[in-house]
Amino acid sequence: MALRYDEIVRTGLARQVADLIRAAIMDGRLAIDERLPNEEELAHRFGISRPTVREALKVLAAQNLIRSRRGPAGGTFVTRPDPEGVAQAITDAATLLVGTGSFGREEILVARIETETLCCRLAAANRSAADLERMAAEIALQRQDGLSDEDFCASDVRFHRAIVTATGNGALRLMMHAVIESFIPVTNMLIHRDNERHRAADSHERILQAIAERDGEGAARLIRRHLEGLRGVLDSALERRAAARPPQVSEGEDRTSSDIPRHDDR
Amino acid sequence: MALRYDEIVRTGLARQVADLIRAAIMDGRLAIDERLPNEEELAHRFGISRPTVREALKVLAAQNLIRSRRGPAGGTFVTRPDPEGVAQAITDAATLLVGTGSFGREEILVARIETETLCCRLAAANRSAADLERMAAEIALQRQDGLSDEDFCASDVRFHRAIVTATGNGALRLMMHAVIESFIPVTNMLIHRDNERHRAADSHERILQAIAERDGEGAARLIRRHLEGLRGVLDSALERRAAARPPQVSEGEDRTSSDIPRHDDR
DNA sequence: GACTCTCTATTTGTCAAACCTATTATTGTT
DNA sequence: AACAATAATAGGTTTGACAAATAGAGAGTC
Repeated sequence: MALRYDEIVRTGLARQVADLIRAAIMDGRLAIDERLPNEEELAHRFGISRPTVREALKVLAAQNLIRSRRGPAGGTFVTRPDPEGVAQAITDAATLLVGTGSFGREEILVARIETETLCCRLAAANRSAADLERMAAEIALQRQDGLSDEDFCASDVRFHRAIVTATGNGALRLMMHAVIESFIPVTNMLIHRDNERHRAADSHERILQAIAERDGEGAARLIRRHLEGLRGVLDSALERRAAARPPQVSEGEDRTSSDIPRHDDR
Repeated sequence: MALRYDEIVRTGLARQVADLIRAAIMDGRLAIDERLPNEEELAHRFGISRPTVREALKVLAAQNLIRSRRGPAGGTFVTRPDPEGVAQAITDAATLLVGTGSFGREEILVARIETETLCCRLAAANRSAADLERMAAEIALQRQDGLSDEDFCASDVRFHRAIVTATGNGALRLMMHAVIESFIPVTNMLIHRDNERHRAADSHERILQAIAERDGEGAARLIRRHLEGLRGVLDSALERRAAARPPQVSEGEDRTSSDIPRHDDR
């Protein structure tokens, strides 16, 4: 008999338990909204302690696979995965990637241009009246004076999201969520200083018009031009910025003392 | 002085701690590869106990934000987010959504058609010789006789992934990962019964040819036809299936006893 | 002197047993 | 019948301890 030397497990118990339960959920052995045994029972069944079970459950809860409630009739339940939550998680992850500079500006810009162009075509074909209203409302907001940079950027995000929603395709929307939420801020942070805003709002207006008229090709052409216009502005803005302040390393002030918030000492 | 009545916190301590640390990582107050204080120290600083700190850290570890090592020079470190890991997480989440029927067949199919068409155009423009080789290798594999359904499907996935990779756009690749990995299996499970395979391989061959010749429009047209052909096959397959076995509710056998694997009782 | 081995200190991983707190079903009272 | 007190349940947290892994220092050997 061949003795296998790879049987011993080096991963943590909590990790293993989490993986087991996740697998059970993923392939349907645990149905949606099904109640898992309580923590003590789980600990006993797996032959581990309750804190370890809890670590495992926390991991799964962090991935939105389960939820817990206290009290009788409480317990741990398998959650129905909702597109919104998943989209949010994807966005967070993508934002982090973008933040660390995993992608180049050009990559992000090309991805935006191509995917949003596509969405415009589909949106023109499938948009509802409500979609048009939502987009028009954002444009009106963007035309207001005295809007803060953050508010303008947020409205911009919502406008582009509205286009995606107007495609009427949930699967596409899930993917695009990440693009819109995490790619736009990067491209927009430096832009819209002052009167770039009006040009952006005008572009949005024309795009809306084309989508309203069910002119998919026109809308696609317009948003492509809109985003490619961004590229020029972005490049020059970055150059200006680089010239203005030479490479600096963020001068960590009192980092070690303030990086973790301090509670009272009980 | 206005007393605020919404100050009391109803969320768990572990959750709060996780959120605080995540926020610190996200906006850069905790640098990549920086070492956090050890668990005891964290517990003391936050004014909570170590198991609670550990639950919080597990949550963050589940999101690939931190990693932990034992021993001296060990501890908890902020991880550099890697696109591969994020892509995998996105894929898992998307797979779950698809599995629960959150999206319709038509939605998924349209999303695939549109996004992959786009990728073909970009791939034709940017593909390298290595990309072409990878695609050719998969086609050769798909032409082999005696390939299992799983193996054929896996090769199909790799082929479509190769197209995405050939775009040379990492950001786009991240998004498409979810589409390819989680949308393809759904559309393919029922297909490729017997000799559909040859038609698929032929389609792949023509697409490769077009991409090799830098004919973006041609490649786009071909993959669109390829995927739209799938729609017909899929619809008829599903109808056949529905007719063959009437609505059944999966006859849970001994679910309650086997849903959670049982360890020995120590 | 250079190398290898062992030992130790540090840090995460796991455990046990208790207590706290939120939630709900039940019971009792009006 | 409606409402309020109460008990039971199950997750949330704490305390304190021990186990396991590992980097690095120090002892021993060639």
